[in-house]
Parts: sequence; C-alpha cells; structure tokens
Amino acid sequence: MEARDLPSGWRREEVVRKSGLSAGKTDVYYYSPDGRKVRSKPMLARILGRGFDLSSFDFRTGKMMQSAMRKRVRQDTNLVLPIRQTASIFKQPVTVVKNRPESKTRTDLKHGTQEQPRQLFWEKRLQGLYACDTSQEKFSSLELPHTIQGVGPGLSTENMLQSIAAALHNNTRPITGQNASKGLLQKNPAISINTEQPLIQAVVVTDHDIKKQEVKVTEARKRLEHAITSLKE
DNA sequence: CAGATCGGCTG
DNA sequence: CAGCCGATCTG
Repeated sequence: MEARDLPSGWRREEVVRKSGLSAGKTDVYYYSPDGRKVRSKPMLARILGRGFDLSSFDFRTGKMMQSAMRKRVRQDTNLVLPIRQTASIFKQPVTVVKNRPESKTRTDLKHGTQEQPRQLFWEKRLQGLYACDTSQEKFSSLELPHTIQGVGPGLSTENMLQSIAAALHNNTRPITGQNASKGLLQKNPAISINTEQPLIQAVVVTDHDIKKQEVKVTEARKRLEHAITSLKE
C-alpha cells in the first residue's frame, strides 16, 4: 500500500546507489500498471495524460504536497480518448523553427485544432472494460441494427459502439460512417479510413427508417404524457 | 540488446 | 542542491 496518491496499480520503488561518486543517493522509480518504468515527473505526466494535475505531486516522496489532493482537471476527463503512447512520443522534439517572420501555414497550425493523433483502431484498447453500477454490476451492452456493419479487423459490437459514441461526442459535423469500400478499407486501413468518422460502413437511412423512428417518438411522447397526467392525480 | 545504474548537465 | 536524462555498464 504505497503511493496512494497515484491511480491504483502503480508501484513506487526507491533504489539506493551502491557505488560511484553519488553512492548513497536514492533514485525513485514508478511502474505503471502496464509495467512501464517511469524515472521522472515529466515522463509521469506524459503517461498519465491531461486528466491529472501533478503540479503539487512530489515525485520523490510519492505524495501530494499540502491539501491539494489529486484534482480532476475537468469532469469530462475520462472521455479523453486513448492516444498514441509509443516510446517515440517521449522524444518528440517540440522545437519550432521560424525561418520566415511571417508564415501563414505556421500560424494556422498554432491556432488551429491541436488535437492529439489518435490510433487507428484505438477502440480496441478499451476491450474488456465495462461500465458498471454502484453494486459492481455490469451494464449490459447495447445491440446494433444489422444494417450497421463494422469496418476493421475483428471489431466487436462493443468496439463499434465505442467508436460511434466517441464520434457523437467529439464531432460537430454529421456522423455518416466510412465511405471507402469495404475491400479498400481492409486492404489499407491506414490511408482509407476517415478518422473523423466511426468505424462503421456508411449507413443509408431510408424514408422507411425515418417513418419508423417518428412512430417510436410519438409513442414515447404519449407514454410520457400519460405518466405525467397520472402523476398529477 | 534491454534494463539497470551512475554521471553530470541544467536551472 | 534536486531533478532529469544521457552514458555506460552488465547479464
């Protein structure tokens, strides 16, 4: 039971240097739940992502200084999607070279969307994770209509739902699904997939679908109306 | 070669 | 001096 200020699953280790000029000095390391070794606060921040405020976290002791306990930066933070976390990200240079005093493209980049690159099939990293209620009971998953087809290697219904939910959450534009042909998508996902859209084949919505939905809505409204009037008695 | 360990730069 | 991370060592 150590490092309780860290998310569960993290281990903290102290190593005393046995030789050399700095003999006696202790180094502190952390091990992430997936086994990665962390040797500095910046590296810890990279791995934890934006959801954690480490400004008052003392790397050496593993505790939060003063009363500023782990503070969520926004309540929304658990909706942050998994991002690419390869070893290379630690070494990504952040140098900005300005060769011309005024560069339209450069300033556009700076003020435009600074979104993190997302892994192509990031949904797969959520596999095996479920929402549950307060009594630890798993919520049962939803079912998708058979007209909705996934694209990509072995996508589960669950994956497709995650993908659709994320698209609905993030996109301001309409959700239409992937437009490239199934063959093309399978052959070369990296270039064929539209990352703005969820991993489902483009869905054709027919007039019949719309009618059916209208009926559902009016029925739901009637039930609601009925429920409200019966409450007033 | 990966992981462990120490040196030494930086602020 | 502490923190970080590159260099060097080791199995």
